[in-house]
Amino acid sequence: MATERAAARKPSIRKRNDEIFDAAARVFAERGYHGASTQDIADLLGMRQASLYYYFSSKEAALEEVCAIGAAGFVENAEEIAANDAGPTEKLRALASVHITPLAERPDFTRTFLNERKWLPTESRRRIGGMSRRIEAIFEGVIRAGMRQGEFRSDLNVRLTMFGILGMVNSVQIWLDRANKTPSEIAEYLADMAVASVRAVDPPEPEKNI
Amino acid sequence: MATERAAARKPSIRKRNDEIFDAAARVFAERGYHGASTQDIADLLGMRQASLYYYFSSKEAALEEVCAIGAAGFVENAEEIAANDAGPTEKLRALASVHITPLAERPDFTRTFLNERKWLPTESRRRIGGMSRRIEAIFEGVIRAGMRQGEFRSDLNVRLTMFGILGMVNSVQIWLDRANKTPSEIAEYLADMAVASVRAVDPPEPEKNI
DNA sequence: GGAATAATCTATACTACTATAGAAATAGAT
DNA sequence: ATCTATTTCTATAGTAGTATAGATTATTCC
Repeated sequence: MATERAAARKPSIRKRNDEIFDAAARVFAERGYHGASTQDIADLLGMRQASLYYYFSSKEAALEEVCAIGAAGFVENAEEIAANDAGPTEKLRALASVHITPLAERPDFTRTFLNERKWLPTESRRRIGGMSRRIEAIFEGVIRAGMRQGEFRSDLNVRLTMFGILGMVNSVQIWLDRANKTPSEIAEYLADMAVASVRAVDPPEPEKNI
Repeated sequence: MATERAAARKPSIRKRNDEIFDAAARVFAERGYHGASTQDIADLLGMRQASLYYYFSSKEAALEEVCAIGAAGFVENAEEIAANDAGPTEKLRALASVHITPLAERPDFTRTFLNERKWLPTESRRRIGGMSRRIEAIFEGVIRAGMRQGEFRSDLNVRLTMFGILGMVNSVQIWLDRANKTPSEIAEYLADMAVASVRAVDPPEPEKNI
């Protein structure tokens, strides 16, 4: 039993910490960073407002932490897909599709990342911004590959295409609740739209072996 | 001269009023509704904070006014296109394209409408929400028409398609400054993406006369 | 030029929010 | 059983924000 307790200690600390930031994420997502008070977060946890400062040093620090968790959800998924050996069409489809998952599963963190990171002070905004640029770069890489390999139209503007597709999939956070579709239905549908918007019009020469 | 003054009076009142709401829009767009103080607005105008209340009855009322102006820019453009007699493909292209115009020309108002209207109290949020739904309905109407007439794929989900395309064009407000393209280049490009994402794959039978 | 209207000002009540300091309570380790 | 580290608490300083009341200045009209 002593060993069990010992084993449980670290995870339990971890767990309380998670509860704090879950609550912060929820309040930030629902009321916006400036509309959220540390009192709101404390209320959700049933603790005193001042006690929160045991877990973070400032409201801004809490925002950065929540944003970092939110961004990580996107980055990890995207990195994994970028690394596999599927073709550009399938990679783009997968990128767009898995981008929906964090939006559906951790909406408080991802919405805070997407909508509230702009209120971070310069330093932390730069750190979080780096994760955004990583995601953008992965999309751009796949688009470029698709053009090179002839699966996508050759007259695409890589940057605008990336912005357009990311804008489309990110918008899910706004209307997910009104769509009356499951997250995976939405993911598949938007992934198809993304692919349709870039694919070459003339038949893409299936499986070229040189 | 008396007549000139008289003629100038109403417009001048109008003008000052516009300055007030221009400043409010700017501050709301830059700092977010909750991050914006009436003091910030007054500073921009070089007037005292309390004097603003001569022009609006509360900060919330100012937000509703700014949002209404922002939404109107979208609605008017969309209504006009919906009413003309172009085909669905051209209508969708035009809808997506002109949607960019207000985002580029009145960014403070449109960004406030898009990002801050959610903080309005229930009553005014409903009023502004009506304008959003009008825009959505116009997009849906054109998508439906395109399916009916065979220009668009017949397996589209009207609602998801509308959400996807609107999400894409609305996202311009976030990245316009980073795109290094003119608003009209962006407008044309995204309009093409939108059309590409819905067009029928098999040749769309040009000009059917029955 | 003087009355009436419009626009802005001063002063302030009231409320709310962040963050710090230090005390109290809780729980784990020996 | 007690020591120690962790966690939460009370109390509060300090700041900032919205909105109202009523005085004051500027403008228009005759």
